[in-house]
Amino acid sequence: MTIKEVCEHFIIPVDTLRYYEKIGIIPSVTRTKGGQRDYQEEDLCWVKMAICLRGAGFPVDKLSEFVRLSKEGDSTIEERLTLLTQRREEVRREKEELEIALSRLDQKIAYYEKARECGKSCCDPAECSCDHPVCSCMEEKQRNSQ
Amino acid sequence: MTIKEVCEHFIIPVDTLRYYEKIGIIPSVTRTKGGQRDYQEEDLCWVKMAICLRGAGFPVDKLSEFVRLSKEGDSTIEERLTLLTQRREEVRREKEELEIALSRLDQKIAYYEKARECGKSCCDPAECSCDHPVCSCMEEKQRNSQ
DNA sequence: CTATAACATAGAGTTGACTCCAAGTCAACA
DNA sequence: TGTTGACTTGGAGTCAACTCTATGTTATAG
Repeated sequence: MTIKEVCEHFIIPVDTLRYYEKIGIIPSVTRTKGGQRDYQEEDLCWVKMAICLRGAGFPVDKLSEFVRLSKEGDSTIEERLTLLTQRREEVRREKEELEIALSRLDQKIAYYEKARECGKSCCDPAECSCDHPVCSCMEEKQRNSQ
Repeated sequence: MTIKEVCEHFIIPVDTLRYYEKIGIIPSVTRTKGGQRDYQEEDLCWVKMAICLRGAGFPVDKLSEFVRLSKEGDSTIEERLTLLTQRREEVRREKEELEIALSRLDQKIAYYEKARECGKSCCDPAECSCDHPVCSCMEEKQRNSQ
């Protein structure tokens, strides 16, 4: 399989695939006599793994570490597991942060929807329109209006 | 309030605050005769808003647009609402992506935990250890072993 | 009055993950 | 055999969001 075919299959730019090989996320791919890449089954498996783990947000340096360990064999299973669980923790934390972001946005949107109805902001954003914990003026206004 | 005090209060680097002002995320801050920043209540409100929305993942260019609109007044409430809801949609999509990433990691970790018990990988990761949809060899092996 | 700390600016450097470019080589077909 | 088109490489460029550096000014404590 040529690089173009592989990239079409995985819907990934050609440059990216070469870059992954350059930095060791994909081990050296089989070549033709002429020096062009000719992906075999095994090469494709490494490509799949790289795409999978990058898609799970693995940074490239950790990923090339993971690949290095994978090539070393079964003695590194524990270390690879560690990398995976570390990443899982990170993802969980990122998810929590997004949830916080979402609730801030929800609050702010709710505020603006109310403002739209009034035709004017009930609390001028130039003065303060932040629902961030450190910014309490909006909450104060809301408390006062209750 | 000096820049240092503000930064200590919000737990943010001094350079970042100056940078925010430079790119217009924070409108020009009140200065002393000597030209040094002396944050007033209103300045602090803009700082709060910037930190809040950056924390919600707003990119700086959208944020400076948001600030520009905020300064323009109530006639821009609709536009600001659009920016906020757009960002909310992005955050929702990002959250979904993280959920997919998490399930991939869970699968991969489960696989490695099994491998650790066996003392060897049941399916050599060098050959293929990816649970990505496009990679079915692991699933095949599992089906075969049932 | 002076030493020192904190401040100011413009602009350069950093980071991660690509993405593009130039200049050359290989492959397929008429 | 020639001419496309796809491939090769090393290295430069890009992007966002800072972060740092150099050089100079202001404020404050002794």
